[in-house]
Amino acid sequence: MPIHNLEVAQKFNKLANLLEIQGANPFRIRAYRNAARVIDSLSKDIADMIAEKEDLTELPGIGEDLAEKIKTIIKTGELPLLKQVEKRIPSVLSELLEVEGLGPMRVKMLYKNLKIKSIEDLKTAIKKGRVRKLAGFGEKTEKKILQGITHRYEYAKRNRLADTFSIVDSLIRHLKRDKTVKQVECAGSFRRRKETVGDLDILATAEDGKKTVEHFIKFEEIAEIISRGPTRSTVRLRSGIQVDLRVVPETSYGSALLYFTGSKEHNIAIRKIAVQKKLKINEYGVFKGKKQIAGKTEEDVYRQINLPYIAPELREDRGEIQAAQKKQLPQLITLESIRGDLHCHTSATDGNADLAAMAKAAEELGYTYLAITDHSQRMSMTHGFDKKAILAQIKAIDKLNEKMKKLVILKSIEMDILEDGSLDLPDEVLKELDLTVCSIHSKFNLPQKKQTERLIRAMDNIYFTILAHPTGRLINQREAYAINIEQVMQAAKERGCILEVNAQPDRLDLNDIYCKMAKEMGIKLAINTDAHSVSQLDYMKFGVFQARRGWLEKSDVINTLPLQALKKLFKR
DNA sequence: GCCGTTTTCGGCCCGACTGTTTTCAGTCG
Repeated sequence: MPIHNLEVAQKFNKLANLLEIQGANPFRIRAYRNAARVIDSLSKDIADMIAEKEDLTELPGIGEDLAEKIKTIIKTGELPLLKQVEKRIPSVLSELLEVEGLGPMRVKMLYKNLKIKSIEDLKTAIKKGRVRKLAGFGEKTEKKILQGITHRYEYAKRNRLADTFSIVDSLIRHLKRDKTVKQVECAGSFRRRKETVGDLDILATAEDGKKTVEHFIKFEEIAEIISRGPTRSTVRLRSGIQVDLRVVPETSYGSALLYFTGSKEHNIAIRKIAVQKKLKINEYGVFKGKKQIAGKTEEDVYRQINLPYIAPELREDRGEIQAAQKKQLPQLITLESIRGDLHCHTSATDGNADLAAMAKAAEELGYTYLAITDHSQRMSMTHGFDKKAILAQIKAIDKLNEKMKKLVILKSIEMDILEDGSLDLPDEVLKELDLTVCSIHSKFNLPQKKQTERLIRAMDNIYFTILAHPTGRLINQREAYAINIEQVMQAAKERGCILEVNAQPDRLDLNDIYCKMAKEMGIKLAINTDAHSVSQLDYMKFGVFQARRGWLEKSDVINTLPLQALKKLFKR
């Protein structure tokens, strides 16, 4: 049974939590958390790295000790130190740290004095009024903890990025109604375009922060005001989303934006560089001694530590700072460079607009090509195409293409990959198409080896062009099916197959880490909407966001090419 | 526990708000 990166990361995180409750050296705790994060965002299985005798201490934040611990976990599935610590601090205490308002000190107090181990214990103790009697606790703290327990279940899920766009829009419009507010922007993971967003972090500049906060808390969607001070406030909206507002003077806007955009890890890394240069960076600016020397724009702040501007999507401390120092940052792809969409459906199968409507909409977006990719026969519930139906659609497209002025409709199909890796329609039909978009819609639970072989065998077919939603995951709903992603990518590279970045808000598949991995392996990608309606063609921006987070440039993405160059790529 | 243009020891990012205190610890981002 192979041990996955996630499990190694979870063990380190748990150990960090327990050590924190125990009162260990905070920097040692940070080292474990940092290692967990680094391992979790690796594009490669750490077990494979060990098998290939790679030096784990080359990884940032991994030294001799942690490298040994990782090897032990991979070999035995256990972390002896964690077992040892669990003897003194029950493992379940880790879960108490997830409650809003509870940190390591309070969890320790609750355990030592009241023997509280679980959330259930905690609820009972609060009901009996025992918690408020502890030193440092009071009635209000008790109430807050109780609320934290409720919120833990209600608001545990992070929101899909696309779902937060309209909320952010109404928040910003509300703040702008206050005429003393000058600049407003939503920072945080929203600005980094992370596929899911937890809290919303709003930054504003104004002369009088107190007045701005007063205006902010009048926002009609607010359910609860959690805190309010002269420069910041935290509220919870009726939708459950927490919003943090921060107000700073204009001279600090850049450094505050940087700080509030994060990621936390990116901030720590750049503040460290500042310390080396005898400077201090905080949300108010860059300081030399007590004197502010920069802070109005993000560019100013980066310049002070000899770095070029780093796009928000890259700010994860996953190598962007090192790349910036070497002047090797990618020129990230933009929405404007997309020339067409290579995956969409019509009402002939499960879409809700017909061929002409989809083509017209794509033309209005300024596209020069659009591939129509209705389902194949295996997808019977969508009225998937058999041989006769696809030949009829080819005819219809030929006819419509004669009338189109600026747009060429490409003939294609979303071909089901069957359990044995064969394709759902014979080659004699596939050769009539410009390209194929192939994907898995059944048998998600095959063992990893079989699922990997299934995909590779499908790619053996010379009419296979694009692997659509390559991992099959659905955000907050379904895990990816088990495949060896490195082997699949290697096979795609050898056969000249393209991988998709599917822009549907609940797919965003490939994810950011796999995008970067594909790019590093020299594989080309296509960003497609998989639109089932005219309006869904606008999902393209979400695909581009994910691609940017995956360091993709225009040259990595095939649907930035002019039609002639694109067609050459389709020929294998 | 990691790390090194202050290099094998001694540092490790920085500040706001709340509640329980009566000057600050704890938590959060």
